[in-house]
Amino acid sequence: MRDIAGAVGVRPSAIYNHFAGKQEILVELMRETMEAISAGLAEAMSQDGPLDILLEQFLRFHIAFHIDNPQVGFLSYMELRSLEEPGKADVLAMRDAYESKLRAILYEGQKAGVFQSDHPDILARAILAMLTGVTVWYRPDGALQREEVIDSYVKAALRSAGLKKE
Amino acid sequence: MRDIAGAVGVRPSAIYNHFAGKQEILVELMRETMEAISAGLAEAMSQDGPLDILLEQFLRFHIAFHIDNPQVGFLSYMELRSLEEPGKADVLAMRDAYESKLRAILYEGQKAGVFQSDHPDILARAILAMLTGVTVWYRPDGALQREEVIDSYVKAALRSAGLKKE
DNA sequence: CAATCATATGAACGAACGTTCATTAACTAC
DNA sequence: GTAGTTAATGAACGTTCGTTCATATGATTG
Repeated sequence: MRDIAGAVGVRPSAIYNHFAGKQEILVELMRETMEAISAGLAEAMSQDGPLDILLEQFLRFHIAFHIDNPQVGFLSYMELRSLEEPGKADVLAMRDAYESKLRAILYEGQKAGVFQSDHPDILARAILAMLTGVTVWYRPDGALQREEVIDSYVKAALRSAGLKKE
Repeated sequence: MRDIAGAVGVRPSAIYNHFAGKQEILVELMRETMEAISAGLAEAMSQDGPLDILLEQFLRFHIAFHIDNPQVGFLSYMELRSLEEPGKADVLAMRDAYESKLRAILYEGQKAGVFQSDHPDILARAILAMLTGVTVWYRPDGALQREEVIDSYVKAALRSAGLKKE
């Protein structure tokens, strides 16, 4: 709390005029993050279209979001164990809703024979972990260009779904 | 420290007869983990062989290790930021040595035309994140069998490397 | 047997933590 | 201009944390 106050340029006690406590800050931060990523996804994806296009849109958005918001992305994935009830259930539900979009695409794609995977559920988690993992090493001032990193990850993820590329 | 002491059935002060402090415990734990995973890998992989076989051996070992040692696996990946010098450099070097094995396979495979990936370095990180991510959801008493989880991840990772399966 | 060593203990320490609260200052509304 | 709301402050609180240390106990060694 003292660090947060310092970063905002305020004394620790002032925080309690805006938040009930530390947990509420974390919950609100993660809720807003989940809302942002869900809204971003809705905007990035066309409503219908070929499943391979939909998949690529999802993947491209997800990795771009995590490249551009590494802190919150990392936080949402790793700091879930610090979340307490109430609030934890909400955030988990939002994350599940988000991930279910990917699961649905993979499931449909498998049924249509466009993708191949024995377990779409596992594949969804595997792909998400793969993409989200970019936050642990990517730095904007690093050697690799943002776009080539995104492309590499999207390609790898598409291949992992067994996409038959033309 | 009090938790650790309690788990071992000892008072906190007794710990300091064996370790200089909290940091030393963490460093030693991670060092031993890295030694175990490196030794395990060496045992699991044949010295030579077709690159696709080597890759599969690496992948199968890595995911199996993390399924069977979820705590340390998760720790080694997520708690690196809590590591301080001295010791951090050592652990990082050991992890890099481990990961370089995968990088080497991917690089050779790309040169030989067995795999396809624009950036073997990125792909290595992507695959490792994907496999290591199993620790955040897999539970032995869950619905999914250990073996089918391993197989699914290995297949997905092999496909992500663009392996031309016969 | 005496001396040394290894290990465990309870008490205590200073620091850091999240939080509370009375007080003060600034802006808003009537 | 006065009353009421909003937000910031410093001081203090009770905990928890990692750590220290004098002391006790048991095993090992000469």
